[in-house]
Amino acid sequence: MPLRAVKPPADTRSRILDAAEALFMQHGFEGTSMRMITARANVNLAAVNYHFGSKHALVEAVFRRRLDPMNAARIAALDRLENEARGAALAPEAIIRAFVAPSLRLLEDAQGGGRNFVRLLGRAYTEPAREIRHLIGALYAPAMARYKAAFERALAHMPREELVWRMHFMFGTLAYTLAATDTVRLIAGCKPEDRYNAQLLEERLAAFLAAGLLAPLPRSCAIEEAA
Amino acid sequence: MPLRAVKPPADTRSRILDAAEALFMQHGFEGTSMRMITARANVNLAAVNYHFGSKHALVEAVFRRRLDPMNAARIAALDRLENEARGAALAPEAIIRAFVAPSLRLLEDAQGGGRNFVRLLGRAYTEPAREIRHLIGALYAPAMARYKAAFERALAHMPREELVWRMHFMFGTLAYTLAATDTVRLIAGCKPEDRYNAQLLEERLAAFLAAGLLAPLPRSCAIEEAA
DNA sequence: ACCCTGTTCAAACGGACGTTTGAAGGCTAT
DNA sequence: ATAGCCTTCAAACGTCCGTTTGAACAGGGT
Repeated sequence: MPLRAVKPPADTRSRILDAAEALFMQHGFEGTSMRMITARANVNLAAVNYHFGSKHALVEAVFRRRLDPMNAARIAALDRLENEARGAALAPEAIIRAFVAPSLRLLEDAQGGGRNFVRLLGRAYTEPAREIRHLIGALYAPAMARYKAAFERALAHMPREELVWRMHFMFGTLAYTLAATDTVRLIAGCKPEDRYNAQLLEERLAAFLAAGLLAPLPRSCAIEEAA
Repeated sequence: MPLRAVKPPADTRSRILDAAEALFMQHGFEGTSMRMITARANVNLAAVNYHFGSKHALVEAVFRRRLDPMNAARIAALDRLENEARGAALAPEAIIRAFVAPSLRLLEDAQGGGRNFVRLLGRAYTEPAREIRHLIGALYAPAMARYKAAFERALAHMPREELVWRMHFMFGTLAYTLAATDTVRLIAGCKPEDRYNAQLLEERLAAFLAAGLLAPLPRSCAIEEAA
């Protein structure tokens, strides 16, 4: 039975990925050095460049490892919804839940890296480094296109430009909710850390986002700009 | 008329602040070196440490310069609302607009640093560096307390915990809207850069946030966690 | 004329960074 | 055994970092 030799203690590559994920979340990309990563992963300093080629390629691998399955789950969920609907328009809130759920599911895995990752991800949308934003954008693009189309079909009456902005708002709310660790505590006053309840959070988010998405249109494009 | 000697070309301190603001926004805090800052500001490398003491103190000064007036404006706007209402409860949307407007106003100043700053600010909420998040939190605390109280009064029927989360969501939407430069373009497909129309953006944000804030409560705290 | 205070300057400090190198191990297949 | 490949390792590479230093320069008050 030599087959189970697949995972000795944990293969060097994934030990590096785990360590990098945790440290990126804690100190950011520029704030995390190769020496910190390799020390935490208990591997030699040169191992990162050997296995990944460069620090930047490691960053990319950290994102791909979890983001690709996550977006695949989003697309699968949308497929399922559309199949069940048999051509009928989808309920906006159902689309929202399909998009939000995969990221919240990662929040639940607690001590596993998923929780770290999802917070890291929430922060990545606003990264200063152009390369990283581009990477994130590229990884999101396919799922984003699908969801944009779904919303357009579900909200045929809404002006496209307004819809784009509302998707932007929804995206921001989600990203920020995932990334921010302190702010709820800041607003709430104290609230120690009862573990995130992902199910309840999904209810709250879905209610908030669905209402925002369906809000009455503002007195619109009329040029009232001239001060 | 020797009085106008007040601004020679621009005092060293504020040249540094301007350069740092622009570069922090472009490359982040860790990604911006003192040498980049002083080169752009056309001052000697040692000038930052002479005038501010350290790089971290410079970061703090960059934030304080604009954030203190901005939060003061928020509090003043709330004061005005409450005076006008003479004790009656405020409309939630009016509170939202009072909070949102001061940051959007900075978006309008275009080539001036305000636009840079507000995007920098949107990113700062999710900074990895603990010190910076604490700084931001401290600078926001007074305004935040006032607005929390105002929302509690305006929405007396809403459970406090739900309100805290909805404030969190609103805050995230605003922060993200300010910070994100590409995402709208990503969703929209192309949309080149017609200049941000801050007034229209305020309408859109206010409509979205007010609807989210007033959304029907989700089937609430019932423990449906056990999967 | 003098010193004093505030500011600018070129140069250097030690340390941390990402990456590269070449040798040493550990395997399996021959 | 031997050859080959994949992986690990300690050490060093050159570069850039934030900060410090001590001298030079300015201007006004006495």
